[in-house]
Amino acid sequence: MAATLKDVAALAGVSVKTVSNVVNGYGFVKPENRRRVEEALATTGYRPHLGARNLRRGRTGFIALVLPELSIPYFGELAALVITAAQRRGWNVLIEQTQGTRDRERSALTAMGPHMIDGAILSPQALATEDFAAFHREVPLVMVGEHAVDVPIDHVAIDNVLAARTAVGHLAGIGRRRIAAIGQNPHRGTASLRLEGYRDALTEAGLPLLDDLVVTAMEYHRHDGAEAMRHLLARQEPPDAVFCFNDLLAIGAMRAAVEHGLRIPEDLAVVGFDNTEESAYSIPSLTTIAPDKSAIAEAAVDLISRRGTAAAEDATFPVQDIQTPFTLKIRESTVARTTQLRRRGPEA
Amino acid sequence: MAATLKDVAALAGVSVKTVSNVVNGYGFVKPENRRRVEEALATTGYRPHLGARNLRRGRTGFIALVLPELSIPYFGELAALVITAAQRRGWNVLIEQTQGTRDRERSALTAMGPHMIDGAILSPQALATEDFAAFHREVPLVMVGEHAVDVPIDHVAIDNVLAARTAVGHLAGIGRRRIAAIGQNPHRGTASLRLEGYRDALTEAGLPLLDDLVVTAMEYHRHDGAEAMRHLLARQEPPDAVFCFNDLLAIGAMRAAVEHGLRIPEDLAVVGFDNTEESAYSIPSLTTIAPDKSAIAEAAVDLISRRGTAAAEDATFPVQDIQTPFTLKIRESTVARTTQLRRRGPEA
DNA sequence: TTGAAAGCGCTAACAA
DNA sequence: TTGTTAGCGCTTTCAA
Repeated sequence: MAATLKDVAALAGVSVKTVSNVVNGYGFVKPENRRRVEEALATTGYRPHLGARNLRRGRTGFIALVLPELSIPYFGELAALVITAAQRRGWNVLIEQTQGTRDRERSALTAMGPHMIDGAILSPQALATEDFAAFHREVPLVMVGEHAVDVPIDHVAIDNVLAARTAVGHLAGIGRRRIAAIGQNPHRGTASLRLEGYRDALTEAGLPLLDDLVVTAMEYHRHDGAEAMRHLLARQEPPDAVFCFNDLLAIGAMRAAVEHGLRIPEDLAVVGFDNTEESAYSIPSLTTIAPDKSAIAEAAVDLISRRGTAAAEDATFPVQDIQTPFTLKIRESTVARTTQLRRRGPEA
Repeated sequence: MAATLKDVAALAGVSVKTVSNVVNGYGFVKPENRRRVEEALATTGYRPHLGARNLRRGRTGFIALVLPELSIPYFGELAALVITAAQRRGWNVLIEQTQGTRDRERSALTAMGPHMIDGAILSPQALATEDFAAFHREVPLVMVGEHAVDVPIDHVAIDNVLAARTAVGHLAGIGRRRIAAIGQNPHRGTASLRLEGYRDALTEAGLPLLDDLVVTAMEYHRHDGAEAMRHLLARQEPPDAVFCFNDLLAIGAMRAAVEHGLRIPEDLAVVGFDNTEESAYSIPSLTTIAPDKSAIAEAAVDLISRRGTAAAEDATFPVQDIQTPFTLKIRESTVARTTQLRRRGPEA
């Protein structure tokens, strides 16, 4: 059996308080006692029971990370970074997968319960404003990506409008005239923002806005991108470029285009969004918006931490809306590599 | 403040025991009392404090999943499935990332502590036999993939030798004569097994074993595959096929080959291992060994569960070594698609 | 500086 | 059928 504080105290011939003091580095302990306690600690191989400690301290040591699914590369990469950031602050991360359904997103919020976690980071897909009513105020909450407009909740994201405008501006800049967009979705706030940026860029470039070239995607998987692309290719006048609202859609779109016999980027230029690791190695490699994922993870965990502290101090700490930086990675799907192809691998 | 059992009892005018009975569905409760308790439960919005419950029950409600990194597609996909399987048995999953280093793998085992978790599933990369000494027997442990030979620990994996033999047999079957292998690694048991299968297949096909065509990879990222491929292409007589020990290596290898001006599969056929989602959409799509990841996740969680129960019953439950099924997905990287290219997307 | 003891929220043995 | 109560392992007040 694992040793308890009591066992250690008995072995060292002191009280549990003394052992606790040694373990936690509190107060002054008589050198002789300290020595004996440390010895007892070593021989018993004592390890504190975190559950009991947290029960007593009224903190749990956990934060929840609520996301659609870990097997989606963007979320896998984000989760890896969140876990690392959380660990630095002494938190373990509980991951809850929702498949992006409203039901499961809501139940994740309630099921975790306030006892279970010190805070939650969520990347919702379908959650509506009213769903927050029940949960809000129990523990610090921060939204990553999507933003529930009407609820005062901390939020971390890149400037989606600007990012989309940058991506589409790049396509216009390399001379594309019929630029399509894949990923419109009435239920996703970020989709509207990206669409807005797309439109801004077209207008800026003096290109017409053709509704025909905007394709909706209910889900953002590779499959959906391929399907959307096939629709576009069936048009009378197909596009000469396409801006996809995430990398998976772009990968699927490229696949469908190539199956259709098109050359990328000559016949069709493609831009993605997320800069998942996959995008740097795809053939052709994918031009994409690269959000600073570390910055997102760091900011989210930091907000949980600060709001937790702020609550304790009863300070009023205004709702935060943090914008993290991004860049545009220009790769082969928009600008063919001619020379130097043989010598260099894709940039990271 | 969140309501406790006591609050509910007070409100309903009964004892905590009665409330507990209702909450846990134990025993018989007088209908009248049940009604009042349920009402009190609803008005207070009572939610059990899982930490306290587990402290009392002597279980933690957590299992650990120790893996190199969540951003690696195979592990992201596996983690998604493990979490789902664990949830069905009432467990939350704590993910520990080790970057595949022995140090962090070891510390994951000890840091989690026996109090924190009811069991652990690990997918080690560098852990040595002696590292298990300290941890073993504290909680149920199951290894996924790599296998520590000398330690009696439950293990779940596919038949790596057979899988590799199948993959390489396929390459020989389509007429390839100079079949290379990327991924040899003295520290990985699975690498040796896959190499063994590779050799078996060559022998079976009457092909010579050329040491020249076996390339070591310390890491299994896309980058390493590209680098290994460049080495192979620098050989006097380059290979006409390559078997990569995972999909990422294969993706990298394809990239390097294409940059070198080769056509896949005409000049070079490529086979991967893992069937990550990416492999079905890469261009060309990747022929790969497809382990049944659900079966792996399910078996691993099941073993934790059974061994936990077995310990309680003091039954002797022999160490398990479970082999899960796999298939070979034949795709464009070995067999060019000629017709029907236009109509169908890649199969899943 | 250390000890005794209460109590975090819950479960379960025992009593009523 | 329900109530009382001890105690899971820990922290922490209060007293010594």
